[in-house]
Amino acid sequence: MATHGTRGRSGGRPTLEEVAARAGVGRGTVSRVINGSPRVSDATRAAVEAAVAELGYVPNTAARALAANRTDAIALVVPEPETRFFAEPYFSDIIRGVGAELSDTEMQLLLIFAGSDKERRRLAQYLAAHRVDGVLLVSVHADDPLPDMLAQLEIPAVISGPRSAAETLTSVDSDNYGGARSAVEHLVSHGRSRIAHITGRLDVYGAQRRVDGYRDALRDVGRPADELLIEAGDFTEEGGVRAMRALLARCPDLDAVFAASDVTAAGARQVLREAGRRIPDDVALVGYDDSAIARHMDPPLTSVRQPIEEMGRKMIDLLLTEIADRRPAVSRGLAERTQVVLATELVTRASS
Amino acid sequence: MATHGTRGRSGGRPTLEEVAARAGVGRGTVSRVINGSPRVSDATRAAVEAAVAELGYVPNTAARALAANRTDAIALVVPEPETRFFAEPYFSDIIRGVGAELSDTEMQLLLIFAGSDKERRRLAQYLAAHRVDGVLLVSVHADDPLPDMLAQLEIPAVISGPRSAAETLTSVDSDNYGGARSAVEHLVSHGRSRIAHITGRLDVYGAQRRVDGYRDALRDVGRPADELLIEAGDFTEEGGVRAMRALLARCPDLDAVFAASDVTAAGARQVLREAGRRIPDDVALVGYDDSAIARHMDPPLTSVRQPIEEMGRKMIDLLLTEIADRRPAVSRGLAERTQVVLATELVTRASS
DNA sequence: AGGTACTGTGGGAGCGCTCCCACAGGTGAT
DNA sequence: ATCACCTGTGGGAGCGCTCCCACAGTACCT
Repeated sequence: MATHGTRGRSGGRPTLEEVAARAGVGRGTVSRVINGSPRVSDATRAAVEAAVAELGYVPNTAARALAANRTDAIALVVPEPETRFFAEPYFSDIIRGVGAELSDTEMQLLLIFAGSDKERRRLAQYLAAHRVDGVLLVSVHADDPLPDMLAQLEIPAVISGPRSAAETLTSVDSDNYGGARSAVEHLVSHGRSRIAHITGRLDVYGAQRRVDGYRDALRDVGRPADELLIEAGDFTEEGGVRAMRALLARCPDLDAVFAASDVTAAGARQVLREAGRRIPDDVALVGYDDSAIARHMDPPLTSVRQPIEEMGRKMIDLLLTEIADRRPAVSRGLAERTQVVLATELVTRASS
Repeated sequence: MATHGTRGRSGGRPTLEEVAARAGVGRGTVSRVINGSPRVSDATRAAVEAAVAELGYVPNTAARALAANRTDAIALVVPEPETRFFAEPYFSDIIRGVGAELSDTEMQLLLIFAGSDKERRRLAQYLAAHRVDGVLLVSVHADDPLPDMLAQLEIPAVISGPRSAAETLTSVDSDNYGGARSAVEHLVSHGRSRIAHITGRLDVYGAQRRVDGYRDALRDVGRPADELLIEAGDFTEEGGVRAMRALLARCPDLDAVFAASDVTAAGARQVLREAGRRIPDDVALVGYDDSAIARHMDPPLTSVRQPIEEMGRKMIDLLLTEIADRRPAVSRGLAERTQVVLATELVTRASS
């Protein structure tokens, strides 16, 4: 009958109360020390810290989360199947930046895939349960309901790659327009005149911006884009293969291809090879992302580098701020939204 | 004065208590329904489910974790820098298997990198805080203290790639020995006689087993391994480059190379090319992992395929079992340990 | 009739924290 | 001396669950 209350006490992880007893202070004081409150005398602080060390005390996260109504965790939501996550180096760089920026924080990073419908339903439940303090959204399509759901739940969120020019969430992006321009300008300056473009998924805002950059660069040198030279891809290698086949059939005289991703360029390269076109002699090729694939391709691929790691860092930076000064969503208007755009860089190699 | 107790009630997520009131039952009954206990009458269950739906009730995980002393989360610990995680397709396949097996579970998967010392210290804290119910360990080196720490904390764990033949943790592995044998037997049967081996990191048990398989396969055809033909690598591309250079300098007459990973083979290929050796005409090349790199290499690379996704599934399977029948570690002896080994398959391509 | 044994249910106690009120003791102005 | 106002500190109450005891009700034996 008396054993009732001791449930789970078996292993014996020390509690705040025990630390307090050991240090000869009250529970509240230990809590203040643990959480770095300045309202503690130096002597008391030292005593508590000693007790913590002796007992090997580690705060119970669940209890803290329950009492303080926060989780000390943020989620990186990837609305794609795992396959794409690993196939595209983009994600690996984002993770690196995010990890670096998070490393001197108590925040835990969760990686959540939401590619399938089933996974998305789970995610919705997850977010509704407020299991994270904030969300990092990457690679979101224009019609994705996720951002709105986050807004409704009043969960702080930062999106990489805004859904449109009118994105309401705090966003971080690289200069897709400028990146595409620099690629095309590079090809033009190397004497190419029939420059094709294999786009990314056009429901991704960044892909649209790259098309805009492509168009404007050509227009600005007095050679408006030939629509026949634009073919929709989807960022994948297979998409590159399909698009390149279509382009070659339609415009056999093309002498350059600007692909919206390196893997797409890899697909294009394969088709060009099969068609007997030499790179760069017959057709120059430029990719996007400057991934490992670009460096290892034969010939090495000219590509637009995005400062992705830096984007990851910036996203965390903004998210943590947003979590810290969390306030009623009502008080924040469009005027106050934050949109960060980082510059790209063209890395030239043998393919162009 | 009276507002004191209402802290945090602002947003108004419904609680168990509110669901109970709405359904006209007690708190305990709602809890039973939520947790799928069979000891509830059908009528009551229906009433509670209706109330849950109407209120949009989602259980508070922190409260549950605190009360029940479990977290419903497991961690996949990667004791490597992020770079390697993304560079090696091994991890992506493990994740896929793990994710698939976890998808009809309430368990949440956390991905934790512990490449640097700093990250490892954080991880130790993390595990000490019992923030996960179980741990999946991949790519662990022989001298890693992590597994022992887990054992001491009595946290259920499954390791992929046992540290040694005497591994005490539950483990899942592919047949490294058999995989290496099949690669070498293939090369022998295609008339190669001077077969070199670039090993993986030899502090990884699987890498040792591959060397064993290589040695035994040669011995069994009456041609014991020439130690000069064995060069240590580290699973990386740079390691492959270094090792291949050394081998070429030492044994210019080699006519085949078996590399312990596809990326290592890629490094070797590069050196062989530079040295003017044709693949497979002059030197046959076989890799390990059957990754995308193998398929895209020029020429396509013969490689040993491991059922990695299946390994991921199996690991989760074992881990969930272990969590479910968690019992004092004392009661479990060596005799009871589980070691699963899955078969490999040689995928032959143009490089051999 | 009484006993035994189930099934289903309500609700107290407790998980380990944070928050905040209360208050002791010091300091300086009036 | 009195008041106001600091700084540090202790500890009650409460976060939203799960666990388990208690007990009513029913069923089936003796």
